Amino acid sequence: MRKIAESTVRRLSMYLRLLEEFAAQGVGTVSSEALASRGGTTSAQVRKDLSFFGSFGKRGLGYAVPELVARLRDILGLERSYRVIVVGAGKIGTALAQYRGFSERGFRVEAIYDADPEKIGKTRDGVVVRDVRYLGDDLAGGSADIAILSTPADVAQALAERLVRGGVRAILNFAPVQLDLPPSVTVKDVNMALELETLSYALRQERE
Amino acid sequence: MRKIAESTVRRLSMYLRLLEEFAAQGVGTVSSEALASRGGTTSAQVRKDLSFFGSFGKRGLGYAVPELVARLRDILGLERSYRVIVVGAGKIGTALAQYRGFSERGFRVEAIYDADPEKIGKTRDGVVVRDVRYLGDDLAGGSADIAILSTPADVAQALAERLVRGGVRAILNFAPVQLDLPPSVTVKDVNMALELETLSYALRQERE
DNA sequence: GCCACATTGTGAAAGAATTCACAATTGGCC
DNA sequence: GGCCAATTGTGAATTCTTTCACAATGTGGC
Repeated sequence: MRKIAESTVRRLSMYLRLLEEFAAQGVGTVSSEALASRGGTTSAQVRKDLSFFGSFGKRGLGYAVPELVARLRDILGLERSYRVIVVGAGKIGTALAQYRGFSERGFRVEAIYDADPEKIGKTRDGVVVRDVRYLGDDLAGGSADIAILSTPADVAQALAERLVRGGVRAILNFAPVQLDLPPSVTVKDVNMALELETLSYALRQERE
Repeated sequence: MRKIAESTVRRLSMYLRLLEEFAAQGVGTVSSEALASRGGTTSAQVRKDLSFFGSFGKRGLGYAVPELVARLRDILGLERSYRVIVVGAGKIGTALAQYRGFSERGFRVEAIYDADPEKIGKTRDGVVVRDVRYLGDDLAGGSADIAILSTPADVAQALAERLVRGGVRAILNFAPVQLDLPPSVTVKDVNMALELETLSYALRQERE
């Protein structure tokens, strides 16, 4: 499979969400133009994105919604569920651990880790907060697939290395630090302050 | 000013964070290569990004850290502070309202709004949760600059329109829905499930 | 069966972003 | 003061992404 751009993958994920909405409304067929206008892109973009993976539509008619949902779920790797652990039981980590949007899509949060003795042992929405010292040791039945790293920046690198040694292969990194890990590990950085700064930049532009 | 790519703005924001780290360590001068290696990009990219706004470096030497910090803060519009309101006092909204990374950068959360009578009137880290019915009416001393929209998808569009009528000019949108607003409003979408799905895609690729 | 219409799939073109590569400087050393 | 080493700033080249535009279908009606 040739390399697919991240922007393309992000749009596929968006198309999937839109298609599920269409499906819930009982719509059986959808055109690239309908997907595009709902998703804020162009019909050519939709068709090009899908064409990297095959031809799923019918000319003159559009795409069969349930079929395309299934194909996209397969392409995105969502036909299976994923074991997720959250490292850092702060406000953000806790909120994410309980976020229903994850479980709805097959991302199962199986453990939360923290270093604070006050938090260890307490339950967060049915998931116990474990001592970060045992990170990697005590995941019953093997490792998690994905870790959500929501710790202070200064401990993020060391914890990320522990995660990787423990078998985690993908990390959603909320710590504002560039993680240095083997290229076999996929890291996706999320930085809320940076997002606000792009807004600040836009407002700044308006002013002049 | 010619149009600057969003990717460039995001990198500028990252450079600023790195430069502040350098400054805190007492480093007075930094090369594009040093910034690049810490930030996971290339020195040519750093220089090109900065060159859109002027030439701030000294050949043979690099960039004066405090000076470049000041320039980047100015470029990104961070020399002033911003009034922020959070709409939706769920887990994510509440966590963001209290996130220290915002206040540290001059984003001041001044109000939280929710529709739940259970939440209205309660205090979250010094900020009272207000009734969303009064959104737009009761911000003393004028409107907020930026809104963080962390509500369910089905009410997001209507609330966004209220925000815009109330004078908000930028929205950080956590609701998984494409907002349809006048182009004068800057919207930045954040979708955690989508981020996990890009990781899922990457893991899926590994498997074949 | 055939026509009119809608819509896909996709090469080619255009546009945007990144990387290359090197002349132009600057500072430091002797 | 002159030379060496380091590093910027930036056009040109390259690579990547999006858009265009149209031939190639399918569908539904009659």
